[in-house]
Amino acid sequence: MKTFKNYYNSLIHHQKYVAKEFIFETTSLLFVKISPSKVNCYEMSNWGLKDQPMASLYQSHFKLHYWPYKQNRLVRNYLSTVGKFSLNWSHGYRLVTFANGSKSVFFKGMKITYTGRPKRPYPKKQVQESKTALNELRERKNAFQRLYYHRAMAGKRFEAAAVFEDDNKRWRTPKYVDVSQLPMDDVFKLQNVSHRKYIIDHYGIDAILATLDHHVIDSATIRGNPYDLIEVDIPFSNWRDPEVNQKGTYLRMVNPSTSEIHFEGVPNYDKWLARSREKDERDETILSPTVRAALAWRDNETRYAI
DNA sequence: AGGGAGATTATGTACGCCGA
DNA sequence: TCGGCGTACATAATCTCCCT
Repeated sequence: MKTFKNYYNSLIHHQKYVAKEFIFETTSLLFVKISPSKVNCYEMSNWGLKDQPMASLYQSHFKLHYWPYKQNRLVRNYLSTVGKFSLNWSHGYRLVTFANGSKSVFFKGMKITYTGRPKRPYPKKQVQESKTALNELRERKNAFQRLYYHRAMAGKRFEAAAVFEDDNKRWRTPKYVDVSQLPMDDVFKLQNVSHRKYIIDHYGIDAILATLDHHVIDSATIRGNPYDLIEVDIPFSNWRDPEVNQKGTYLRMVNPSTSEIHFEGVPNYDKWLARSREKDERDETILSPTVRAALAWRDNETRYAI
């Protein structure tokens, strides 16, 4: 397999104008000399030649003009072997990983050396974009690590507070749990739902939610029963900005027969999703920030019918 | 149209650093 | 000295999309 530099040299230094690299029976790259010192590289398939070059080759580097069509694996494999850099998506970012391990977001016309390193300087805008993207990915990872840490610690506290029936069983059910040993907010840290339930039963969901910042968005009385729609700041969420806690919307209601207070989680109100015409997007939100809309969502309706 | 390989994401372990 | 955190490295789960 010849490298970009091989093709560049063979065309520039000889009386040749075109060369073809065969990648797969339906895919090739066509190298065309368009000036005494510049070679364009086009993607070629059964459907013909792309009208825009994928890359332009120069003496010391090449420019990458677009993110290979449909993340074309064969082309990307070729680029990673021959170009010594790789292209990959991560959480919505198009990232280029260079031979020296550094990364940058992709941008049209980025210069890369034949050894697979960035030919700097890159435009300030893209440098900043890369910084932001890489930082977000790092923080996302760190947030998950914090989650695992606190989850494990809460798990240990639970184990210590619990007395188990039979330690040989794969699924151990606690015989007794001294919940008073457990801090209330472990309810947000324990992964096991049935373990969380001990804390909820002990403290009561009302008391737990009362410790959190929350406010009533809407109230309504339906058939004599009072309902509140409340928005709660969820702690320990792995939201990007620790100053901005994630919100959770709950319907608070009173069970008419037992007069127990009951909470039911509903999706947060999202204006944009609510306007969507796609059903599954509309399912991700309540259609308005009201008790009735929340009840309608629960009943899988668009309007609440008593 | 479906299978499956490769790509991406989720989940985790190990370990060292840092400040109280 | 230790709780808490960040990073590197590893593996499992899930998704995408190419190719037959």
